[in-house]
Amino acid sequence: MNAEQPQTRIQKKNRETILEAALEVFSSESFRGATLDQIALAAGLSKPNLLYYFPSKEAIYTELLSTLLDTWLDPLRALDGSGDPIDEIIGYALRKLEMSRDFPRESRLFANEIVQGAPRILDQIEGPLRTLVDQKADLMRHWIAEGKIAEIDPHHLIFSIWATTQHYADFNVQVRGILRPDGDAHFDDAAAFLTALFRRALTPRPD
Amino acid sequence: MNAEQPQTRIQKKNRETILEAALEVFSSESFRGATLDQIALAAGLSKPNLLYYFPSKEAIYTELLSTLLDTWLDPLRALDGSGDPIDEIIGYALRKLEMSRDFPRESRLFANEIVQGAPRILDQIEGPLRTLVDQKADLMRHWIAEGKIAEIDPHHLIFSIWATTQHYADFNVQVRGILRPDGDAHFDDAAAFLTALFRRALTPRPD
Amino acid sequence: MNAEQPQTRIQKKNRETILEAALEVFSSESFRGATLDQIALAAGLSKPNLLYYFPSKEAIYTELLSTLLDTWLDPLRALDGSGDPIDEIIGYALRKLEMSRDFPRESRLFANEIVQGAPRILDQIEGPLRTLVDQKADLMRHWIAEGKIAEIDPHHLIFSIWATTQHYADFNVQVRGILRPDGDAHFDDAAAFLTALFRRALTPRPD
Amino acid sequence: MNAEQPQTRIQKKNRETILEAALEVFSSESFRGATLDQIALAAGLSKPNLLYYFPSKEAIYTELLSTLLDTWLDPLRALDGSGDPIDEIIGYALRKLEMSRDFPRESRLFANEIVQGAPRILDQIEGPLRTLVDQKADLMRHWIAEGKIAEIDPHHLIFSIWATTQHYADFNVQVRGILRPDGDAHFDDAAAFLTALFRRALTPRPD
DNA sequence: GATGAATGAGTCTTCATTCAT
DNA sequence: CATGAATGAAGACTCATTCAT
Repeated sequence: MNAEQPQTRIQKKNRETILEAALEVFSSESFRGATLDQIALAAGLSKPNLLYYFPSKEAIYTELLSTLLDTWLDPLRALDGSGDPIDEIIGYALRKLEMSRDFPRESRLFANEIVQGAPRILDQIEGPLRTLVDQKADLMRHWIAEGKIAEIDPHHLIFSIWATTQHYADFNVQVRGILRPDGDAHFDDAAAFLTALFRRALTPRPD
Repeated sequence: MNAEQPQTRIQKKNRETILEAALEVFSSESFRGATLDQIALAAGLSKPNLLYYFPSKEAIYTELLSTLLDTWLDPLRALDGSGDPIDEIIGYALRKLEMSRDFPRESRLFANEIVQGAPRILDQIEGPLRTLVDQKADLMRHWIAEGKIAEIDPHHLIFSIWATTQHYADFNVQVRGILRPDGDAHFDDAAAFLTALFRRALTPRPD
Repeated sequence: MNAEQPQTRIQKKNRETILEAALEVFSSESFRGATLDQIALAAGLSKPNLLYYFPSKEAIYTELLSTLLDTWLDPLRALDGSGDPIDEIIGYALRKLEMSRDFPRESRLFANEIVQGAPRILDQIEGPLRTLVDQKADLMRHWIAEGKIAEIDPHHLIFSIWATTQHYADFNVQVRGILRPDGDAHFDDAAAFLTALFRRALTPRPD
Repeated sequence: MNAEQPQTRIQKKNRETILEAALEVFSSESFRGATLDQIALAAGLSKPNLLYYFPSKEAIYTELLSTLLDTWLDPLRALDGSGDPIDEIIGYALRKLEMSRDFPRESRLFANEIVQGAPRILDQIEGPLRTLVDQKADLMRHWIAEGKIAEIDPHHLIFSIWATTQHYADFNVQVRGILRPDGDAHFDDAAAFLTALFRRALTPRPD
């Protein structure tokens, strides 16, 4: 999806520096709100030098999005039929929660993009992401049919996992404003809560 | 919270027109991304006329935020001890879900603001909102003590309700990109899903 | 081809001021070479104010071209069968020469544009201009058939009139560098020369 | 006119490559419009390498102009008293016409420069060129005195030859837009036309 | 000789805000 | 009340030129 040409060491390093700085800036300001000056400052490079490595502000942003999107979906891809279904799903939720703790900027980058209508990754959503989600929903439907998990709408289950976990990254300031936690301490409580929430939701009941 | 002077009918109407237009624009573009031109166009007024009613772009935005925040929290305020605890909580979730369906712009306005660090409503969050949430958490802790709902962290429960319901407004394009729903049809499924999710989570179990 | 909206007096005046300044600048610097700063300075307006009246530098330039092109071709349109053919053609040449003397900037504006490949008026050339020229060439062919002017290629005759007359505007500095004329004195010599040149070329001979 | 240092073969070749590329670019974009990137691309060299061979963009341009100006005037220098005066002059015109066909970029390079006020070759025009033209005008005046050509203003005759012949290079797109010729076919018609035009203009008449 | 890297000085354009009427 | 006119400040992007290797 990018950068075919061979790169020198300096190029590689500077491109990474720029993308790191861009992540910092774009995740807290939206695309329109971010300025090249901010990114240049964060990267410790001059503004024209930024544009020596990337053709435009837009190019930096889309490169960032497409680079991250791929790894962003890895946890969902890893969800498969190899283990206990309930453990698998809860494990997925906990992995997502860890990502909200460890990579909140990435989460907010996508949140910003999607809240504003996903003008630059709608294709990715309607294509690859949709396909992936449908696949995993099918897998869950199998589990339901086999009686291994409760009967529950798989798509909305996935949405609820995304929503509840990413909330701790995207609405970070709100969570902190209310809980006033000590560092990341509240993430353990969140993990316990989500584990309980989804275990109860997924455990089949005799009726 | 504002506008102390007496207002003529025209003034009142125009202020409302402007705020409605501002909601439209600010909710899909962030504060920095929105322009007075867009708002003026949406309001059908001239740009200087906007600034006759509000001192600045910032003033329009903050007025909008504070006006809406109040009504935005009404459903939570309405949560009280008068009914069956589980029904109360699920009712709250469903009311929030309705708001995501009927007032998605308001939801996205706050989402944008908070994702970007809530630079203009942090005070509201750390003050009134925090107090309100703590109150309701106390209420829930009572219910838990009385054995009326399962033992579950009240704060994270509230977060999970916010997250799962607002998701349908804030991440609207993603939900639609994946489900390709017919109009708002998927909201019924979401309601059923969330009802089940929270009922199971809240129903006390014998151990 | 432009400006449909009603204009206030100030708008009209300022648009004209800008176009006049733009003519001054674009005729001596090419499109790329001209800057909005130069035009703004020449117009006595601020740079953003220029862009209040015209959406872009390009818009100023194309408005100028299309406004002028029309009147620029008037002399050729006026060439008709009403008078003595030879007098008509020589009259046309002399009128063009006058225009080179009185409106050299307009001539150079088109010269610049065409020398650089006419990127913005090629359509006008291949459409309306071509049609007009073909019409007048037909008229001349009639005159030839009637024995009223010598047998000569009408298209190349028109080219030679354009070339010899516009030369005094477009290559003005060269002409002046060589002749070192007193003011516009050399235009009379040019008129006499061209009159003789074309009279001899057009007068039918007995063979 | 430049380059005093001894040059290696590579240097010579590269300088020529650069000048050839510069001719290509400068003749269709004006000085300001052309970029070193375009020239570097056309030359197949890196931008800094260009500036290894020439001190600046300006230096490339002026070198090009002065190198070409010399050979550009050769046809006029060749005009002398050795043959039949009318044939000499017509021959000169036809040679100029050939140059417009075979070296249109050189013609447009000078056209661009002169239309824009000849900021870089005014000295050449007012010095050597003026002297040369005056010389040839004297020669023609001799011919007129001897009754060998018609009484006609020599300077304006020279201008008209330049104008009519260079027109086919400088206004190439216009000529082609109107005639829609097959390749260079129209140059033969132009040659015939100009031969007739100048023969009639120059042939002495009995009155 | 050659080139990747870097930048200061522009250049067009946008936009919130002010002014005058 | 309302708006046409105007602008300072900022922002994205360009480009000739320099530097270091």
